[in-house]
Amino acid sequence: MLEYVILGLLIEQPLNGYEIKKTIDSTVGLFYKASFGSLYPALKRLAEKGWVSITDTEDAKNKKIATLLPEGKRQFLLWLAEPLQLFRGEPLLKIFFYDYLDPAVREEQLAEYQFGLHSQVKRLEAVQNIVSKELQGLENPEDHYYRVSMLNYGLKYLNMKEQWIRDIKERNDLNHDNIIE
Amino acid sequence: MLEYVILGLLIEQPLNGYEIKKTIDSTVGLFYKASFGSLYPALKRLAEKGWVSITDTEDAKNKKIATLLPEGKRQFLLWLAEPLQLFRGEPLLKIFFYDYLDPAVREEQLAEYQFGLHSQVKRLEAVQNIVSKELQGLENPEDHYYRVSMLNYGLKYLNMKEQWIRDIKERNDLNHDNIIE
DNA sequence: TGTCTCATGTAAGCAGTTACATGATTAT
DNA sequence: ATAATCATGTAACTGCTTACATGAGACA
Repeated sequence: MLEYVILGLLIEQPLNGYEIKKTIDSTVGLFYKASFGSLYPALKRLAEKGWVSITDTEDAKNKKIATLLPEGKRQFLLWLAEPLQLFRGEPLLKIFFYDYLDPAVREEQLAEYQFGLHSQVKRLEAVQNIVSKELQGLENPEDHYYRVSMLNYGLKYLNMKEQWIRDIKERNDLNHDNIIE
Repeated sequence: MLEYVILGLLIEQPLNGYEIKKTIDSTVGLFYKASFGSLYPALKRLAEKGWVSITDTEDAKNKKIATLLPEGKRQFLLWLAEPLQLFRGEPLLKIFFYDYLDPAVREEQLAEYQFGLHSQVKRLEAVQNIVSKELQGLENPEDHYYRVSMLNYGLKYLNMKEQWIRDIKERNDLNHDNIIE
């Protein structure tokens, strides 16, 4: 995963390890973390595979710069075009790079993702239904307040994601009119 | 982490490994995954530490049932009372068990979590401000549509979390009036 | 002069997954 | 009978984190 994030960031411009870390933190940092302990070995692996080239710089002694090689870009685009897996932060991470993806493929993947989200919502709503009925049969429903709140959280979360995908598809997002809260 | 989730689930009733897995999937499954390959060893470790007892059942041959021991409950409550770490799914996981936590501690932890969320929102808003200004200086802002969308996603996500915490604090959540969407 | 940020890297360890292996029980 | 689900477990591996070690450059 990390390897592909690095490749994606190097499309815009060559970067050194430290800059890659900073860029990750300040962009996808909210849902993807990278530590130096995983970053530098990943860079090394990418260099060994011939996907990036790592060269010394003149401006500072112990500073190396990573440049994306054609094979690296090819591999990145292959990864990007793969269907979105519904689990983990992976979908978000890929969508971050969607400006590089062919619009037709991208539209299809988003539609599929949306469908998956929707069925998750339906499933959770069913659970919520069962739970709220069970709750009525209990003498002290307040004792399960936080458990139920987590269910509500799940639904809010999925609904927000669905809304966000809808906005994306309609390209309503570039101007931030919809962040009224 | 998994060990504490197991302990938390065993408070209500003794369960076998398979049931624990099912319970995790159907409750916190949205933001926490457990596989058998991690679950059974975790159960074993808990037994070795004397936090749960694992005994055979009569109803089925190869079926064992895990029961929470007093020390296990004590350790679980210690973990639960620790401050919420802002990263990963940990906060959500703990809040799921908040019905077991002392209300005073719980109120304090939630307030702290809320504060952390708020400063994250402020930071992201600052980034968004910078980015939208940078975007105006570019000839083709549409080429960065998805990158910007991720920023908006981040803000939507954090705002939703903030709203959810506010709802929780006001105990508005038990009846689902707020799930209009 | 000292401290902060920049900069690269290694080694030990941890928490988890994936794949495998096995077998009992239940429902059709 | 046979398929699906229930049920437990191990071993190899993966992808990461934490802690450590080192040192250059900027700035006060």
